[in-house]
Amino acid sequence: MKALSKPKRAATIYDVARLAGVSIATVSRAMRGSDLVTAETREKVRAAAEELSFTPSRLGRSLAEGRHAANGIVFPHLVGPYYAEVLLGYEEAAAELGRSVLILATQGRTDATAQVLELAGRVDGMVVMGRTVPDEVVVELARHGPPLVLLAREPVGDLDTIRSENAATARELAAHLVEHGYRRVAFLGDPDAHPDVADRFAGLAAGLEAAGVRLPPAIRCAFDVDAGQAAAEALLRARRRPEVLVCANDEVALGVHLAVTEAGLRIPADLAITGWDDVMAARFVGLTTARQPMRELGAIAARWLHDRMVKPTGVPVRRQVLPTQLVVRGSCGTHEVKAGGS
Amino acid sequence: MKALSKPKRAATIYDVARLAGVSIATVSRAMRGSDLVTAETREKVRAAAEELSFTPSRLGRSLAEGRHAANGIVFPHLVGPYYAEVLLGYEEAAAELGRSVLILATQGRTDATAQVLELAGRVDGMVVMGRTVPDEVVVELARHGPPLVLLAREPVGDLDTIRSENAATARELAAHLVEHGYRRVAFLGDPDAHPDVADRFAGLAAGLEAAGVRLPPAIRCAFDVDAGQAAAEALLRARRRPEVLVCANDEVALGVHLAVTEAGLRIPADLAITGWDDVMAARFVGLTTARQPMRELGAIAARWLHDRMVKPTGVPVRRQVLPTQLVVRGSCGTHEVKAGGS
DNA sequence: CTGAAAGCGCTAACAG
DNA sequence: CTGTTAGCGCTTTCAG
Repeated sequence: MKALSKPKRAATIYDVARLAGVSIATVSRAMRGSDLVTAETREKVRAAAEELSFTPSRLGRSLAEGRHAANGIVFPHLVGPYYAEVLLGYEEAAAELGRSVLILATQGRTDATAQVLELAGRVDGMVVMGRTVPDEVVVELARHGPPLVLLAREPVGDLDTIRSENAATARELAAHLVEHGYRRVAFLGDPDAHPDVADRFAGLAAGLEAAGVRLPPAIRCAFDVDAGQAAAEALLRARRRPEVLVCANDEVALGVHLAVTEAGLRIPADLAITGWDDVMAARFVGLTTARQPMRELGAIAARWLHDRMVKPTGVPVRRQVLPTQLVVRGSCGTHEVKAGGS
Repeated sequence: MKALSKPKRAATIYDVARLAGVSIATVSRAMRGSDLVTAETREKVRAAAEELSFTPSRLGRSLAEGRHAANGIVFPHLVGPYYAEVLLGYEEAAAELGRSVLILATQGRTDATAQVLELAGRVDGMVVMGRTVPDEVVVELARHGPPLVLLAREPVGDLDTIRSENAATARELAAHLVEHGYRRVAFLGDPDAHPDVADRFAGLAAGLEAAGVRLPPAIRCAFDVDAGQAAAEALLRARRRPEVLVCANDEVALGVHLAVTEAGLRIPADLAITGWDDVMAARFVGLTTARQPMRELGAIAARWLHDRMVKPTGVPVRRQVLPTQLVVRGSCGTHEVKAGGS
């Protein structure tokens, strides 16, 4: 528990210059390995810097260079594996490009816009996810802020946008469910809460309709296990329950799983369910779901952003929709041949 | 796809001052709601700022104020629910305190130290987790860098340190396993990789020893499902396998679960297992584990850090070990009364 | 209440 | 190769 004493004030480039007997310009050059400095001078400077344990001020440097060397990313929430994975991909790619990462979770805070604007002032570029801020703010940001990349949301203006596929896979899921013979299908989740969910709902409805099955309005529900569980409990008390419940994501589906199991019913016999995301728990409960490349979403966003920052102009608008893979397990019904799974 | 035109250069305080016909000092005051400005002047400034869509430069301001208004946090990795939860708690608390957060995952990168130092230059305070950087670096940082809080690692010097309990709960687990009648216990995970794991291993060993059971050396294994699965597959091929496998965390345990199940064996009959962290999947596979307050770890770290930044001196050294709760489910053996679980 | 001016710490011309 | 000198954009005395 030895005390760690602090010096009164951090050394500046002036202190080093004085101690080394050179000008601040030389110190600046030496510190950044410019080759316009003699080996001898460089060594003098190094020694002085060492002596004073000098670390260049990031603020001074950034102000002079006119750049932050940092990227931002705006999440709606941070709960659950989805965001963690996206962040992982983003951080990794950004770090490789030598940039620091600032993170913001709006969490439905009322001052989300202000926070995002604040973030915009701290970075050279940022990615904005889902429904974190209204479109107007995105437009405003695009006009006056640093380069932007949109992630998991509808494009706005001519901004680069990276998403993963939803509708087509949802149709595929619909077809699969119809093949199982289900006619009473319900969707659990809030399409208004997230663009991805809206697409899943729409795709499911379209797919079912193509088979002559009508999808009733979505049963609204938040994005977590508890919400799914509560919603399912209510549903199980109803007279006429659906045969299969398509959930907005895995966490909701897992909540349903809990409710069904605790009610002494079986999946898929009494109620079939499907999720979305293929989180770790999904494979363990045999949940039919869809796997999207979450890490890659983050990584691509980071790289695109980098391109925009390096060459703010000239790069054509980029839009990409990464493919999503349906993962069929046991929760949606019994299959002759055990498909997918690991 | 309307083009969003950018102005050549962002407006500065000088532009606003000129347009409003006042000095930059007045603009500065007006922008920050100082009461040394007439309502009339304030309005003139507001209008000019609006007109130019002026946003004060964070860099200029920070340099002048001598502070970043940002916090950092250093993670070893970002994979898995544990880090996501800690981050969640941290971000939330930091945001409430009006601070931006910078995140860094060292991921075993070779330049981890350099990255951490770089981060230190961008924040007014930061938390350092687990084995991200060597102790010397922590000491160096404590001496010359911004305020520090240590999270999930051994204390260093007189730095505030927040952790969760490991050893005592591991002893408790040991006692429970002994009660089940197990004598052949093995530990799967690398105690050298993380202070928490070292404590769990030590606690388990101590607890077993107290009951006259000897714990063999840990079976080293990385922290993820795949590593756990691979290790378990090897173990299952061995002549004489343990009765119970205590895993460093849930992900490793889930990997073991997979291996055991795929080998056609049953848990706990053929091999009992336990994990640590109580991740979402754990409850679904009935994994006996230990629950630690991950979000709270992050939140407390953020708050302590804030105290240090506000009052760099005078606050006594704080050390806290948050309690961990053993969650007994079915994977460690059969219980008369179904305990815990949700 | 408002303005002038001195920094904050560093980079980058521009001269030598 | 090295030093001088402007800034970068804002806050903050210090005068008025």
